[in-house]
Amino acid sequence: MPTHYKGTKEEVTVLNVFIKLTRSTESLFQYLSIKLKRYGITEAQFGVLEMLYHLGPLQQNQIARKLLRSRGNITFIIDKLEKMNLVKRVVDAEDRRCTEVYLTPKGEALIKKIFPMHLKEIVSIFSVLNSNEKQLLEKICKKISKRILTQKEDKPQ
Amino acid sequence: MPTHYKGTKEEVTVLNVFIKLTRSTESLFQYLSIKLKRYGITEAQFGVLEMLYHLGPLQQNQIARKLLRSRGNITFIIDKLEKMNLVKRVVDAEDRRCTEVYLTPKGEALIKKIFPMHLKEIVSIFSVLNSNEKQLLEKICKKISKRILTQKEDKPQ
DNA sequence: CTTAAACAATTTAAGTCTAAACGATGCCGA
DNA sequence: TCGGCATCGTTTAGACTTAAATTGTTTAAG
Repeated sequence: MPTHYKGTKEEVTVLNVFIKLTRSTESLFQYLSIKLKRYGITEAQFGVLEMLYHLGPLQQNQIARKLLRSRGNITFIIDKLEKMNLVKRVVDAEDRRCTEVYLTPKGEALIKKIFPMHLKEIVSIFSVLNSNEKQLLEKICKKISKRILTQKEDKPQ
Repeated sequence: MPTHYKGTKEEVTVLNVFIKLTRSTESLFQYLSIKLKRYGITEAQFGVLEMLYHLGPLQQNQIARKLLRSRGNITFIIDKLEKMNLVKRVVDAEDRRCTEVYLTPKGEALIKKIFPMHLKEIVSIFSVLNSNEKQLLEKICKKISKRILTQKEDKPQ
């Protein structure tokens, strides 16, 4: 369902790409989120567990920066994970303002089990792309990310 | 920041593409959402106004389907827009279960003003892509959307 | 020292979203 | 015609998110 907007050729093209990108990523994330719900966790919770699993213990502010979420939100997510005994908080002895977040054995067991299944879903979806397309998509995404950063710097706030 | 996951080459490749896609689209939507906030509306509200502007009056359930949102959420969004006098609800005389949503003159004036500015932001971001890349991105997104649909049908719920 | 500024995490208030249940309406076969 | 089923919009409860204010800690300047 392309746009009905009448503008320059360039505008119409961009708008169509943008709409396709929006639709496809939204349905992708909705789809994956439904799959994760089976295991009793949300996408955000999975994101934290996966990060701790592959990068090791992290401070909350590091997690916030990496996941593009507010610190308040990370507090909320870690609260939930801690209640489920999947992670534990340890106050940093060096700098008592910071808390390090660790996977518990239960948390590690869970992410160890879930991650491969989740990855399988993603691989299955991306299997419609040939290796050239995957490579190009990665390149395009990098360009867009970079562009947004410079755009932000140009006219901040 | 690529993944630290050790798996097959295929898995590592897909995971990297997926991460890049996630990061870039999230920062894209966050960026655009901040821009819209200047005009006192949210992305979701903009989506409804833009849809009505380009497609004409629509029923709430049509809007829900097109925007991939729940019907309850559309009720919520239309409530807000109606309070701001940007849209009005009219019960369908043919089928009194349905309500048609119309832009008010004020709503039309607003979207008429905002849309070109918003489009300019999007065009500016996508200007880092050459026309071949834009074309490819659109093709790739279509493929992914289609893949998700068939995936859903295969193992529903 | 002491105090001000910077920073980490938490709390709070407000907003947005979904799923599920509900009431009203329309459709259709018996 | 009537009774059951489907569909529409709304309501509700609960989850998630951010921004801003708050608390506690560190750092650095006087």
